[in-house]
Amino acid sequence: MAEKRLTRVEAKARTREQLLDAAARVFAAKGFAGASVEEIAAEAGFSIGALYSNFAGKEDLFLALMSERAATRISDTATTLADWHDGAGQPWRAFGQQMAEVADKDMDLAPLQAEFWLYAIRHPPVMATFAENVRHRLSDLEDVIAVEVAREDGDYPEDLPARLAVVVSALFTGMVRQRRIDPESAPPELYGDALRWLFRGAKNE
Amino acid sequence: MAEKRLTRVEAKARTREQLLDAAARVFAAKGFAGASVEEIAAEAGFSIGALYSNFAGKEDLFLALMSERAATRISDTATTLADWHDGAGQPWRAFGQQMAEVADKDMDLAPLQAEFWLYAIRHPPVMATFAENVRHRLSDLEDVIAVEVAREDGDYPEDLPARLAVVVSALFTGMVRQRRIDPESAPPELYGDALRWLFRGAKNE
DNA sequence: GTCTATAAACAGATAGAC
DNA sequence: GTCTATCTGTTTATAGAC
Repeated sequence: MAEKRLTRVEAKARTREQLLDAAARVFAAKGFAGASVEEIAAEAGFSIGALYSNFAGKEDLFLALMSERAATRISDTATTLADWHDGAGQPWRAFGQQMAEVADKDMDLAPLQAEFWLYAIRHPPVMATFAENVRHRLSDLEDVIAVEVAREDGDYPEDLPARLAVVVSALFTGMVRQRRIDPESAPPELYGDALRWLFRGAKNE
Repeated sequence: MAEKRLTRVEAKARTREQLLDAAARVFAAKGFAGASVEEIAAEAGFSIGALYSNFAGKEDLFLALMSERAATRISDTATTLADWHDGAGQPWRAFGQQMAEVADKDMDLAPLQAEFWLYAIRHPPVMATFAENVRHRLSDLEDVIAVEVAREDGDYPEDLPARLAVVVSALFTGMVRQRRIDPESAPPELYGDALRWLFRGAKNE
């Protein structure tokens, strides 16, 4: 791959991104309070000075990570969702499998989001923007669910997709958590089975 | 209430309990790495010395809290579960309501358990005992679910209650999390509705 | 823009008094 | 058994060199 000559602003932007990558890894591994700016800078291959030249401090770096990267992951997930129900036979099974695979592939994501959640609980003003992020993700999920629900069941309460989106999201979060505690108790098929039960049970009630 | 004269060992045990209570509050509020032993001791009304006389250090205090208090909460929950399905009309609704109420009542519990989970992920040997705790809770839940499933449906796969227990537990954890982000999106009724969908959908499949 | 060196504050843990 | 005083290492953040 050809190395490109970078302008001054591009170089700085690249440093910033590398620091954010490193921060994601270190915050996931050590937590917000447990991570040190020195370790993050070193993980990125820079010194403390470079970090402070790009961010106001540890808190600013963490918050930048929360708003910039959490959002990215979320739209990835949304794309995955949109793809899924092409499969003819067992849509839930395939969907559940994908959910589990995504979680297994990026092992940093769940601890990092737990850190975000804890930080937001402890800093109420931050929770407002965090909640807005989550509402966006739930809205994407709701759209996908609305299509699926309408497909099999012409008549349903108008708020059912929104409510199902919350439940599916909560279920997914909890399953990922449980899979880290005891993988055998939360096999990939169980994700799909749970979804199938949920949608079957919500139908025509 | 009459003050009782305490023996030496009773006094020490009392100090220990007060330190554990304080630790639960401070660890929930600040996290493991963010909390200081000085603040925990002060919150309990003691000095640093008293803390070190009862625990080997911050880590030991945290682990004691994890094994002693997490277990207590769990058996409380199990008792709550056992009570629930006496109500004739809407068992799921009542159960969901109770789940939400318990979570709302003790606001420290969810952040503290998140701290335990993160700590266990970062200290694999600890995860083994944490997982054992969780398996116990799931086993209790499974027993309750098995009774309920058998009530309506004579013939079901033998592993269904165990699988449902994992799903219900994951759902509950995720809903509590979501309720802290955006309470309106996770009203108490939704807990019960989700359970009803789940059990309806798992029936006779 | 990034690096090195350093300042200033703080934390976990210990020692000895009571 | 608990408290006060202190030691030691680490942390965030800054200042000035390049």
